[in-house]
Amino acid sequence: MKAWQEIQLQALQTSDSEHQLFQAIAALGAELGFDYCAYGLRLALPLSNPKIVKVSNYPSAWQTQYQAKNYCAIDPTVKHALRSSQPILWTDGLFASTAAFWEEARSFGLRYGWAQSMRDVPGATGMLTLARSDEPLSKAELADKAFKMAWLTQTAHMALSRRLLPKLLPEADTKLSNREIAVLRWTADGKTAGEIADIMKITERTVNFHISNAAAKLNASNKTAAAVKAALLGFL
Amino acid sequence: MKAWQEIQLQALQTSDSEHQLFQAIAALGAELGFDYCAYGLRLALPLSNPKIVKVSNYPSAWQTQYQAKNYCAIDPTVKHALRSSQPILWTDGLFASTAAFWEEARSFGLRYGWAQSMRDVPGATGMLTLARSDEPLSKAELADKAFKMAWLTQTAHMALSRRLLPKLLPEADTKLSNREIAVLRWTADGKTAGEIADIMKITERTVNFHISNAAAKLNASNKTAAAVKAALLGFL
DNA sequence: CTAACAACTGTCAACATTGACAGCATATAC
DNA sequence: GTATATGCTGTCAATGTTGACAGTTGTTAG
Repeated sequence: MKAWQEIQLQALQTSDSEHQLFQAIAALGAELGFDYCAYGLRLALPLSNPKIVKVSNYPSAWQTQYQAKNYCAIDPTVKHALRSSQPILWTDGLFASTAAFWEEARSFGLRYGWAQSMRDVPGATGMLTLARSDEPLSKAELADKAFKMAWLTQTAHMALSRRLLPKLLPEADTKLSNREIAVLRWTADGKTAGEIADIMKITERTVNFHISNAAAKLNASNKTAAAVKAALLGFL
Repeated sequence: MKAWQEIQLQALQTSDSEHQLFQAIAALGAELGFDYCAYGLRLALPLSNPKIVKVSNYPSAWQTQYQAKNYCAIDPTVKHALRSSQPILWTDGLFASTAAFWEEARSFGLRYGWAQSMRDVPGATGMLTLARSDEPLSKAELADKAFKMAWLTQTAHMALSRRLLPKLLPEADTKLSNREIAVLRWTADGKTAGEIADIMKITERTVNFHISNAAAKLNASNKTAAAVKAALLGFL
């Protein structure tokens, strides 16, 4: 099983398309005994309409359905993943309030599953799901594989989010100057331009100058949006 | 090793003091072959002066030194942890620019170490360090233990941050109403009160009313601070 | 029933922000 | 030497925010 890790790690580091990367991760999932593997990445931004990308080897009819009916919005595993990094098992209890969705998933062979989420940059949550049709997931199997699944979640998220993030959110790649960062930090803590001017011993005019430069770089329409974006992207 | 997991998980779930929790985690670290274990939690808030808590079984003289000289600010492992969840090994290269710090740590027996970080709520980063005095960390050992260490990082962070967070940041426990959340979301995206009023078909006055209520709950001095805090605490 | 809460609305004055104009100093990279 | 980036400063008018006042309506839990 050491070979598993070594060989696949190479694939993760060398492959440059998301598709190849995902294949490598799905292969690791398969070795753990899961036919299906899905990775979803949700960026917090824009807050009023967060961006989501999904990659999976689910039956394509189910992928289509899931997308069309916007199941993302009701999927209890997604809901859980956004709140906690605790792994979660597909159980009847979990899907109690979304029976139709659960039935439909099962009809596509998605019966026994496990999922875990994780974050890197503050505003990006990744979720890895491993599933299969046949064998229920016993407690013993879970205990046995928990370590590897935790590792796989981390590895998958780090590898995939690194490629997907700049694509989805070009602002994630911009660089703020030191002054811009300092001014945004104080702004994010609720200081007015006047107060920041006193703190930093510069003119109020200069404070506003830095703020508006930062906002331009971040594609933010005002200083509130700039502060939130910078904070969620980990610039502060 | 299954016993390891089961027995200790119980400890993690039942013990209610951070101290007990940390003991359980340190015990798991010891079983992995590390004499020393340290957990640090950094809240992004307040942004201009982030809060940090440390728990460790390091020699107490070193803990005192580290605190007194504010080594947190220069420690390269901390710097790495804040940017990436990738595990990191203590190497000469890593400490190249902080030789004095590295020497001092080694003089306390902290010679071979490994660290990994992780986030849950967007604004909280936890870092687990495992270290020892004697045996260098070989590649083979790392490959062998990578899974368990990844799992331990996750487990430690989830258990410890859950207790530490509300203590450090009481706002993390408040509840915002649906309207407050909706208004803050649009605010965080850079909409003005007037625009939000149009979007939500309510008066500008009402928008400002919700914003100021939310700001009061979050202990924020204006809407920018409220939006940032709410975003970093995962309320949006 | 009643208390508590969420949601909603009004006015007005002080204060803060944004955007558009224009310019200078310093350091680093080619 | 020159381009580029960063940091700094100025003015002014339009627009937005905040705080302090005071009140209505509807829902929910005890």
